[in-house]
Amino acid sequence: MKEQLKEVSKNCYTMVPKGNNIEIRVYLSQRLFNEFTEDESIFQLYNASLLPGIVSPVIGMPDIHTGYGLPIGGVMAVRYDGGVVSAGAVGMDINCGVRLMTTKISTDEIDKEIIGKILKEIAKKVPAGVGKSSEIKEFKKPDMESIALKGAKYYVEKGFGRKTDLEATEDNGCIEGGDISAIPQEALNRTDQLATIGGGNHFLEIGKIEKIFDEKLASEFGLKKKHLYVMIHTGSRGFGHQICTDYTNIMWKNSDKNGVRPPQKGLACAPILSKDGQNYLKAMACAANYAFCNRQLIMHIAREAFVDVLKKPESELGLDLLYDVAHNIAKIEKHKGIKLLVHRKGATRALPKGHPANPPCYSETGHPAIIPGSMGTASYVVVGTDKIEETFCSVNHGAGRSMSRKKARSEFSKKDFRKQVGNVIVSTSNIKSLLDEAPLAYKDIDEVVYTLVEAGLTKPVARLKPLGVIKGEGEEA
DNA sequence: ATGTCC
Repeated sequence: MKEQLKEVSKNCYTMVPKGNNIEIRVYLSQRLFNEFTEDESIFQLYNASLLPGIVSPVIGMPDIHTGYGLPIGGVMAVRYDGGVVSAGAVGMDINCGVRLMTTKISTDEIDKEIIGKILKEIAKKVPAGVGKSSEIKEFKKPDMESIALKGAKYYVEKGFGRKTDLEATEDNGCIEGGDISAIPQEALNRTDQLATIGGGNHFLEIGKIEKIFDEKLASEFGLKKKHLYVMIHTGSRGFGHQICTDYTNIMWKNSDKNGVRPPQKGLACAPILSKDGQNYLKAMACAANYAFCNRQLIMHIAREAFVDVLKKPESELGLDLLYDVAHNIAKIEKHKGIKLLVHRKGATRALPKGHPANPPCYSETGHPAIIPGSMGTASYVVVGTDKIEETFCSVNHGAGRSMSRKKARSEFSKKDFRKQVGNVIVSTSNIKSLLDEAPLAYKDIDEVVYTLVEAGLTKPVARLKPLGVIKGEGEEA
């Protein structure tokens, strides 16, 4: 399908399939287009365009790659009235997202050994890796009703954080409408993973702010060159995964009853206003709020570790939450004057300045969109420009894989891995289990970020360079 | 991404 894509403006490729007025659009630089082999992902965008109530265009971000149903790096907007919601188009890891903390700690006053110590201290309390559950009793059997209704606020009120953290979290850390009666039993059995990182590309990272692109925005965000930052990338763990699995099954089974015919199971869906649709949104809100709590708790534990190791009060260290933003979620939003449900799967919301849904502290700047790169390379903070409405206010969510996990594991040796991550401290000695996370298994983060910058959609604020990272062990073979 | 096939 790649041959059918035509570049209509800088880095913006589109096609409008016959018999369907919905535009398929993907943002790629010249280099990313030349290297593009993910034909299947374009076909997935096309399949999504066939669903009822879709609003043109269906969009692929520069980090697009084939997923289950909708590709990762996909944006699918649907009319709230008459449209459908698809669990697969939100993704398995509901409210997978990133939070970024700034600090008052300059890298001049800290050495590698200290960073290793802090990471070790955090790792003692925050398990990482597939299947890991919390070892802290309080988090093993959480009050799901409170989490569903209050989100991150529930734990902030219990002392795990500051009130100001909520103002710096998307939707104040709470998606409304959470209702535990909509959670299937199987998922209710998987709520013991709060304060855990998980596997795959999830991580906790300490790094330094390497480069500032926009002095004014950076200073408003409190991003100072050479200062340390802490980034947390994780989601709703097995809980969200189970909700996606269960509702995909429910929606698929009830396709005829609900009068929808998704082209494949990964796009199983139900009318937004149907019982199945509403129940999914209630359960999705619960998983999203669980993920906000997960990142809130990990952040709190990280703050404690900094205080313990550096023996300074928290106020002296900063450790302020810059922002927490989801990149796997469906949200009710108004675009072009229409009430829509915007599915972002591996895509980050980036509201421009002046947008009413911005948190008050970012109304004059637009909120920071946090784009994590692969381990060992770099991450970015960007903001959406006044053109960002073109993508329903969405940007990419990371570098995007350039190689399957399987291929990366067969391609790279432990030595290759060490070389690729360079000086970055890695929490585990089991490097073999991290080969699929090697930097070269991902696209070039600079290229991916600049694709949208050149398209006029984003403005880079800062480039962040990792110094040390906690990663969960994955598969070895 | 994921108790990577209860």
